[in-house]
Amino acid sequence: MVTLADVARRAGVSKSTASRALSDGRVSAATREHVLRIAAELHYVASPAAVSLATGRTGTIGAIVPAFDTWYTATLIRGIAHAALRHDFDLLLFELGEHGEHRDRAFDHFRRRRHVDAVFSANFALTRREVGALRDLGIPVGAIGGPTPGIRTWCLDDEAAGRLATQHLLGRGHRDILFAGGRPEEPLAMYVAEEARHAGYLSALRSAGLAPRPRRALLPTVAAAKEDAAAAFAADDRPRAVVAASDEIAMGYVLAAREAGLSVPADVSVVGVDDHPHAAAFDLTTVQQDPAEQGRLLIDWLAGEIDEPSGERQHTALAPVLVARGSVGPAPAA
Amino acid sequence: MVTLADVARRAGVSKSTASRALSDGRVSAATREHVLRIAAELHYVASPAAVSLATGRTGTIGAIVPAFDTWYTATLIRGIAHAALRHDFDLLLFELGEHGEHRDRAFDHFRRRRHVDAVFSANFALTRREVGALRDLGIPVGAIGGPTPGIRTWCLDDEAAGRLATQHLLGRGHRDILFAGGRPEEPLAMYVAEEARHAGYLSALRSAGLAPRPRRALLPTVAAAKEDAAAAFAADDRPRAVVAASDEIAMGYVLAAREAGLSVPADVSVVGVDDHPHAAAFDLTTVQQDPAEQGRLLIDWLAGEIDEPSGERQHTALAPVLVARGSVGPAPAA
DNA sequence: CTGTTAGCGCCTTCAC
DNA sequence: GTGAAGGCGCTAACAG
Repeated sequence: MVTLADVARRAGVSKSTASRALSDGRVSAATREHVLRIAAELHYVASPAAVSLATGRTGTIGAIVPAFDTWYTATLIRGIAHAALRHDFDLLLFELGEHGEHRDRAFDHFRRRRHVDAVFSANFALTRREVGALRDLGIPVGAIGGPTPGIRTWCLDDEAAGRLATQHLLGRGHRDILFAGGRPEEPLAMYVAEEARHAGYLSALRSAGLAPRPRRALLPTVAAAKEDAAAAFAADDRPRAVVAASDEIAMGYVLAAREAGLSVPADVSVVGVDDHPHAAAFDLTTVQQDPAEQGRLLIDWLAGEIDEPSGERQHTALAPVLVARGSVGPAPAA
Repeated sequence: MVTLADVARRAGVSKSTASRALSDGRVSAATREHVLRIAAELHYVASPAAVSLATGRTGTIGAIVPAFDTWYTATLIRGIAHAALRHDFDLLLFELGEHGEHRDRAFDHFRRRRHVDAVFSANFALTRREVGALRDLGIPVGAIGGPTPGIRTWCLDDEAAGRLATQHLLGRGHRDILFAGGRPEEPLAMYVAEEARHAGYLSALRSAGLAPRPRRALLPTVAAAKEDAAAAFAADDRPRAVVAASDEIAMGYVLAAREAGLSVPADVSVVGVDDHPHAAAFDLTTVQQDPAEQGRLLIDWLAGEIDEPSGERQHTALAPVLVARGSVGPAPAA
């Protein structure tokens, strides 16, 4: 393995001069160029371990995320990986496990090995204790999620998204609108997005002077939604308009409607949230968000913060955009 | 930060003794216990950078993967993250980009910073040159994918999967079976799985003395499949039985069938491959595979290989399992 | 601007 | 069984 010493010797300078030439340090232009050429010839690359030991910096960013096998998290990580690469940071992944079984371990992990220059969590609500654990790390911390005291955060303006979806149905004349989503207590009940979207739904109805239906509580999966929808459509007062907390839920409702012999949108209108890759094939009207872009914002900020901390802690709510497709029709004549 | 020196001083022993006590070294039982207690009290954790510099080991495993935002890759990574944690390895992620735009950079990246103890690629076919680049790293290398000379690999027995799916349709009396999948040339054309599944389909038909239909070539997404299926169903000799190269393709076909007024399975039978989380909601008969389990196998092997290299290079083909649901019916009377 | 000198924190011979 | 000393590769004062 070729070390700095090799480069220095071959270039006829001291290690420190070589080191300066390779980084920012003050060296004559001639020396710098010379050292750089030698280094290139020798394919020299600094040992990350040595650099880290000497500087305290690791060149990597840590991620704490729930199970990736959801469209949202996976797409977010894609954006993050891309942005990290652009800033020349490595990405270290810590997964909470399918049922959050490694959740406690995650925070301890980063506390013990201090091997990242910045950390972030994504897609689950941090407890106050966890926020404390992250802040104690003494490195920049960010999160993809709702407003969290003490941490810089980003996410879709979920309340606005719920409101937008609901208003879209109101605009087509619907007066009796159901909200589907928000899951029962369970170990991995980590999201608050569904709650916020429901709040937006309530707010839109309230402004219109309309009463909400009781919310359908369910896990945010196609399977759970389909099962729930089957029950909803079998009832006497079957819903004619549905705001789903996510596209996966919306898809479950669409599948169940068809199975019940109902037509979308003639018999039921459905709006989702996400603009999931499958949404178009379902001809689903939805409120769009772009997790990859959210990841980019996060990493860009963290990278800057590592260089010179600003101490910012505010929340950024990203504006929702409605994508109109064919799953919403006019309200049935009363 | 508490260092080994702190522990040693507090325990009244030398750094070397403390070091031995904390690792494997020969020390008296009493000393070991004492040092261990002190270390625990002080919440001592060895600096990864220092350990790495001294031993050459980094305690992390590198992953090279295509865009995660597919069910397969995301689930695989979940299994891998879990297994890595179990072996106390950190996971470093390198993403190839949505269109493979960082593909070249990936291999160079690991070559330069030698900061992982093992690497693997997943879910794309390595070129001969890339295989060489990985092997030159001088660390254990594995891959999730088809047989690759020089590398230990794992994946679903794709040919058997294609055969199994086809045989299932044959068993219900179908004689005219279409294969959908295998995409046209494009930057990210990295999978060979679809080809192997098609080979299995051909083999099953050949054994039955039947002729295949021309394959439907398309990108492996629900959207692309739905569009393709719409065309297929509009033709005069519309297919009555379809083997889809993946569940996403199968779902596209099911959605298109319904839109064309065809009933599944009365008018069309469809079999997929994967057992995607949405498959049940589509009542899709499919050939199952478990990416998370595949990831576990890979990491377990790599972890062992880091300890003591075996030099194994064979391929492991995982047996497919058919999951019968409702998307396959008997062949129409001739 | 450049070279010398110390470490960063740990492991590992080598003596004892 | 234990301690002392040296080195892993690099950066950061400190002199010159």
